[in-house]
Amino acid sequence: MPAIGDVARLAGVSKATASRALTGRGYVADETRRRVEAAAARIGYIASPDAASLVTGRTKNVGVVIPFVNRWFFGEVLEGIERSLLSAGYDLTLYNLAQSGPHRDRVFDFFLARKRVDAVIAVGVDLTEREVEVITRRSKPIIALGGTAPGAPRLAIDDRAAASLATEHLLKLGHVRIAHLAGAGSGAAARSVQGLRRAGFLQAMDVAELAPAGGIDDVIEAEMSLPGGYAAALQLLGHPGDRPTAIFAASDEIAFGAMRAAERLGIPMPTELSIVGIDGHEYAELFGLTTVEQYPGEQGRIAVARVMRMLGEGPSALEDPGGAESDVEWTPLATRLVVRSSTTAAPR
Amino acid sequence: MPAIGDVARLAGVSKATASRALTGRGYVADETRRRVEAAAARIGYIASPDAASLVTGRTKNVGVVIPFVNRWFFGEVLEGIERSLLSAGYDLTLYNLAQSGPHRDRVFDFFLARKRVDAVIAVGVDLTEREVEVITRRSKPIIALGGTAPGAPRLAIDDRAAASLATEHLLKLGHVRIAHLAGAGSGAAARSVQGLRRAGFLQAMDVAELAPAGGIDDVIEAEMSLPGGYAAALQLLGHPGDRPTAIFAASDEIAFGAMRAAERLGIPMPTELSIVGIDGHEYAELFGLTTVEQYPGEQGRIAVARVMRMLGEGPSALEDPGGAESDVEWTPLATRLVVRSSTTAAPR
DNA sequence: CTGAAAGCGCTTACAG
DNA sequence: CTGAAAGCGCTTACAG
Repeated sequence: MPAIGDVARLAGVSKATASRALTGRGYVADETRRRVEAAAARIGYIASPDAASLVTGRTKNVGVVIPFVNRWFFGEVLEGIERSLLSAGYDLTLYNLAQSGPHRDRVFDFFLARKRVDAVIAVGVDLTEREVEVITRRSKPIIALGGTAPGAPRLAIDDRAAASLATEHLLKLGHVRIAHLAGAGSGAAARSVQGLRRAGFLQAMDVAELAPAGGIDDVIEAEMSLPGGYAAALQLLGHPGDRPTAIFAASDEIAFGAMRAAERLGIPMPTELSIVGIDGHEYAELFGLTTVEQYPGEQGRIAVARVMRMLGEGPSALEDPGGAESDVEWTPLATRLVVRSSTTAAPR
Repeated sequence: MPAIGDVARLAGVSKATASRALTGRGYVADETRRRVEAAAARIGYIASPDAASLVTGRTKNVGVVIPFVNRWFFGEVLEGIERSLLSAGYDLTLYNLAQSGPHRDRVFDFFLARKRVDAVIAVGVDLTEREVEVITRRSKPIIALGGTAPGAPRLAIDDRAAASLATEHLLKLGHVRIAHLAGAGSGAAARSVQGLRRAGFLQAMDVAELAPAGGIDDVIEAEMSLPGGYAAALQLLGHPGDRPTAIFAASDEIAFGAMRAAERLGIPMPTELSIVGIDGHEYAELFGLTTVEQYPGEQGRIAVARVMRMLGEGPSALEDPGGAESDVEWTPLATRLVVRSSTTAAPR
């Protein structure tokens, strides 16, 4: 394992000069730099990141906390983040966060509190003030993507507007009995993604002077997954009362589950039941699902660009399409309504 | 940011003793240990992993290379690995590997070659000898889970046997026109997962003295995804020739795509078409898919246990259900045939 | 059982 | 533009 001393000796310079030549910090004569680089290449020298971190305080490593990796949105985001980080020369340390509890505390108090990450990207999770503070107290940037982190920059689509848009699409088609399959916890956490989507739905319905369809409650909550949507939709559609003619699902995966439930119940789609989701899941096209698309891979890339900027990394390889807006201001990420065969005019 | 010197001073001992008390290495009087621990807790001391790594050579960090995070199998494995690693006090550095090319070389030659990981778990990827050597030359353990790494321990189900089992299930039901939707690359890479499953299928057919159904080629290759299975199945089932009465899909996701294609073509299932997959995907039950289950989350756990053993970490919190077999020997991981409504007796 | 000292492999003022 | 020296925060022989 060659060390920088070996490179220096081979190039006939001091360790200090070798370091300057290799890191690009400080003045080095071109000719010297070349000699050092050649020497390093010859013996396959790679600097020890631990030693460098110890003195610079920088680890070239970003921590990503994420509640799932196996849900479409999260997987896409993670891939986008990983790709960008790698091309910026950073490592990605993954923390798969449970909703809360000791596991989660351990991640923040032990893993993240140590000096091993330069910044944290929190994906789709609502952080507590304390959790944010653990990171910022060590003056490390933290950014929330598709979730919330009090006092930290936030990157997200306008969930409320997306939900309103999806609902208005159904309204425009003449539907009046519209149900919402909301994400679990949407009632309790108003500022969460599920909560905002629910609010957007209710608002659009309110503007149209309509009451949500669907039995006991205004909305039915479902796990944000296909089985979750299936179970909830079975309950909704199997109820002998006035069946809704349209469903706005809080996510495409919930929507797929609802489609499956309708199939099972023999409800013809879209003639008797229109369904719209949010996400732009990779299966949406195949299943003909109308949805409000978002672009999680790109979102991951934007999050990394933003973090790099906060770390003072030159504009270098990464452009930041987020522009020059202040870190506390929030510009919603892109979405787009894509109409497919799962929605049609209300039956008369 | 308190350092170990602060703890030592507060506890009235030397840094050496403080270190011994906190790491648990070396003798320390019980009474002294308690004082040190109290001092550390009081000022919220957390050891710098960089400084510790520099002297011990251990980073408490494992690199995971994985080609996808957004496919069921890979996502589950990753979650299993992450959970186990975290509870062993290790970090997980994620490398999302493209199939090959400069990106992949960079991961091995730069990221993995540095001293920042203690071991590597390669998931579902076929490593070259050179790639394995980059790691082992630095005497770091490397282990392949559901892929291959020449010269390294391998953890995998018996893909060949699983495929034969699935095929035999169809044969037993009286099917004779059975097609295989193989994974892309199964023809070229015989030792890959796709290649082994294809071989298992062909072998079972051969024993039954049957030729594979399905047109031009013996098998049709599909991307290992739902859209991939859909496209391939459309091609297979839409062909005007003798339509197969059963399909063995190389993965559940391919199987789902095939089911969708059959639906679209109006082929009644399972009466005129039986479908079996491999995986035990979380949606399999919902779609009534017969499949040979495997348990990727558990596989990830086993991989971590194995790696910990190779790193000489005490049996501590993690048991290794893999038992005491030698590292080069290969004991197949668990699988189980689960019969659901997607398979039935061949139409007569 | 404990402490003083050396050293892990870098980078960074400080001189020159 | 370059080098000698100090130091980042730990752990580990080596004495005692």
